[in-house]
Amino acid sequence: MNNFEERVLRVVKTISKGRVLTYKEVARRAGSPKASRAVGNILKKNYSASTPCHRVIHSDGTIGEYNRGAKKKIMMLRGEGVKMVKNNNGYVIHKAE
DNA sequence: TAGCTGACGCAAA
DNA sequence: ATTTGCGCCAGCT
Repeated sequence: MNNFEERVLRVVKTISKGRVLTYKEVARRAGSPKASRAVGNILKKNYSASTPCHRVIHSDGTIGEYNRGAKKKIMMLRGEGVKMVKNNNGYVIHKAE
């Protein structure tokens, strides 16, 4: 439970439907603001649908990678009502500037 | 045990 | 504003 992995998973499970959280935020909540990379590694290792790992995105608003493929991740987010816009590079979370 | 990799982030050019 | 490089933490080989 005290493991970083457990904490990260716990935080991700906290994310509500239609809401997204950045790796940075997750890492910060987990207690290691600089461990954004480690967070990604853990999420990738966790294939359980119990954890909405698809709701974790980059701090820039970009979708990032996903164990099932970024495409799938985008589709899932869209299905949850997350507004996104198509960019030259792919999809990004619709965010007011 | 030591080194490399990676679902990232930020700073500098 | 965009592109490139470096840093960071935890896990895996």
